[in-house]
Amino acid sequence: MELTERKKKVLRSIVDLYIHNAEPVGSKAVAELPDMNYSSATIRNEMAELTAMGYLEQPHTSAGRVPSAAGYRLYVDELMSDYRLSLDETRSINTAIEEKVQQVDKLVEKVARMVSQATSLPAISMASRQASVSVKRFDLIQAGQGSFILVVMLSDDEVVNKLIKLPLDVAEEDVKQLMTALNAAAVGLTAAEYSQRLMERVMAAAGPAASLAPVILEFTLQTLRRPSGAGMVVAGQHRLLEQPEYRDVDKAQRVLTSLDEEALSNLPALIQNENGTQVLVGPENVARELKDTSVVVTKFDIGDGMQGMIGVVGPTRMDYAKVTARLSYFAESLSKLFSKPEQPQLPQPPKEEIKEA
Amino acid sequence: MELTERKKKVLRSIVDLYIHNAEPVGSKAVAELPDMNYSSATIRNEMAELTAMGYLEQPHTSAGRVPSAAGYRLYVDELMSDYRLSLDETRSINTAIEEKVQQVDKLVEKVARMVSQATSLPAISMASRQASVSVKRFDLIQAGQGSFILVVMLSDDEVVNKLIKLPLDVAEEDVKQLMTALNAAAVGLTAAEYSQRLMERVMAAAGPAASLAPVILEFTLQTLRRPSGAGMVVAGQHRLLEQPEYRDVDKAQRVLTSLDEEALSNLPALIQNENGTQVLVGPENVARELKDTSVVVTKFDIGDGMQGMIGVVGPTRMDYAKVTARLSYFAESLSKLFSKPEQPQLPQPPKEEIKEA
DNA sequence: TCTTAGCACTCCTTTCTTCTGAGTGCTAAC
DNA sequence: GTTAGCACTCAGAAGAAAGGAGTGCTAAGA
Repeated sequence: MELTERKKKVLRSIVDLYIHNAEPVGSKAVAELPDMNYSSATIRNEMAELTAMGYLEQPHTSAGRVPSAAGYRLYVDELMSDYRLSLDETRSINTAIEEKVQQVDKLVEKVARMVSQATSLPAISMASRQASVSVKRFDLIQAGQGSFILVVMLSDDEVVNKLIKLPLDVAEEDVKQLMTALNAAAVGLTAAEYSQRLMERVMAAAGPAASLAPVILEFTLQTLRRPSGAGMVVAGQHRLLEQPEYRDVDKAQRVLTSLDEEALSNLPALIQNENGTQVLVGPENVARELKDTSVVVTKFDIGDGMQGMIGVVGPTRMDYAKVTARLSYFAESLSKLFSKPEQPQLPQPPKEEIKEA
Repeated sequence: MELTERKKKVLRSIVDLYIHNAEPVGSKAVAELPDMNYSSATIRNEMAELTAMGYLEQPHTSAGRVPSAAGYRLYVDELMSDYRLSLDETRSINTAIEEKVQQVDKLVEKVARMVSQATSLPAISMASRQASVSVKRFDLIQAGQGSFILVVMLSDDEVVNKLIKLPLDVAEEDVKQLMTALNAAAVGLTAAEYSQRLMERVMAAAGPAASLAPVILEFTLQTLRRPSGAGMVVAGQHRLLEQPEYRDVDKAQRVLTSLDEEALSNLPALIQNENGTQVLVGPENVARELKDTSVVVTKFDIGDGMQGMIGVVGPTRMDYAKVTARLSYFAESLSKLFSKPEQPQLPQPPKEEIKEA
């Protein structure tokens, strides 16, 4: 059986209708569409064949048709018409991004919230540090008796710090010696290259303040190992309950629970090599618990070896065109935001104001 | 009408039963309780009076009784028996806390997850910086051409940093001068005390690197103003759906949505002056949307002016005894954890190991 | 005076039945 | 190749009946 143009048109119409009404689509509804110049009987025949071909399913004999996973797949890959974001939409996404992204460490969470709001679906977001990240420099600030601030700058320009309190009294030159040792031995190493050997080397060269070294190295290793940001963040879970397919609490619970348990944690690996926006329809999904849901994800660049990922989770019947459009736009805007050299984005008091005060 | 001992006993039994079965309690069920030496008819009379007094409610004529908000209130305040944590419970809470709390900035989120898991309910958690917090010291590390790491240590010992990139070439002594100016002028000031005057003063004394000052001060002010941590975090939302009262998706959605929208954001203010664990039963609640749910919250100390808050949200029919017990234990353990001077909690490689390697 | 057995009554819940109508597949005519 | 017509299917709504948990009240017993 061949997938004629007319069949495709019928299929597209059915998916479109189903996406918007969440109810099985009958031949009559399709036949009545403005640009469908065939009778319901003709459509019926086409639908029967589309069903035989596996693109449609019938909940029961006397119901209309519903797209199958294969149907959605075809729809996403070939049939769906581009959704053009309205000016309002782009504008609201832009202001959302510009208003909210000021603190980089909260970025991931905020992005998730924004995406969820923009799509009316639960959203996921994460930023991952690449395995190639290493330490660019160590600094240790002595901040009082037995109190030290460790500042580690990574090769991706993220800066992390840790307050270390140890009942330890070291002179300034001891701190310097330790730093020299650290910066000599441990800079440029990726997590994989940390070893006991390194520890030994640092300990040997560190001098009087050596007892700080294990704490510092352990912290650094942990930092390098863990993905930056808060790992994966999920936001707007409650929006799942707006979807008619999740009026069934058990279904909803299964999905929400698996989201909470990071069922999607292998998503990044999966999409690593893909480019652009990815759509995972139901059964194609990473986690078995999500086989009745679809996931749409896309990546964005944070610059310098950092990558971000945003996505949404929703019923297989989701408005793929709209969701992918919004998601892609989000990703582009974020990438753009990060590609500009970081401005002092803060409302910098202009000089005049200062003179006035 | 007087609230006799027997009435209290009946009320307690009813609340206990209702908490565990989530179904209206009939006189027979109460009468059959082991230490209830009265017939169902007697209980029936008591129940009728408890209803008249407002402690019980009747969903409909031929149903059993359900506690009213006033009934829960009385139960929580006077009737419920202490729940003794089992050794297993305390142990699992302890290991959870010790394993997970290593990174202070992720603390809030992790605590929320732990609490949610320990109580099988959605949990909230937040840490707030007191208004009295000020800056203890500024440090600026020059990290390459036009690249500076600002490190700000607050009076509550939290350390925050920011990478500043400005096309600016300054000598080391210029940085020193700026830091001297900052540490002279802006240390010890609370957010409220920041002013244009301060800015002027710093600018005047800052020397060649003065153009960094506005960025630094703006960032500092923002830091002082915002509550530390991620504001309020909600975790384990999906657990709400386990509760039979939220089989109704609309109900569940209302609650989850309001949680997401920080309907509880004025909780901290509300409990500020209270001590110990607080129970807010249904209508007593902060947010109108939560009038059918109860909130149990408690505070813990992070030390040095920081306070944490943890709580759970659940149906008015929740196991108050168990929940408050676990929550209190959590709070205590966390307070204890923070009151000890910070140990290098990290699995410090003992010296022998190093020699072996 | 307090307690309890007994009983009529209420009304929610469950189960069964019937009915309705949307949608189908097939056939025959255009 | 397309379409009108028609018998057929079947989920879901609507209605009716039965079941049963629980009540309030009364009157008898301790």
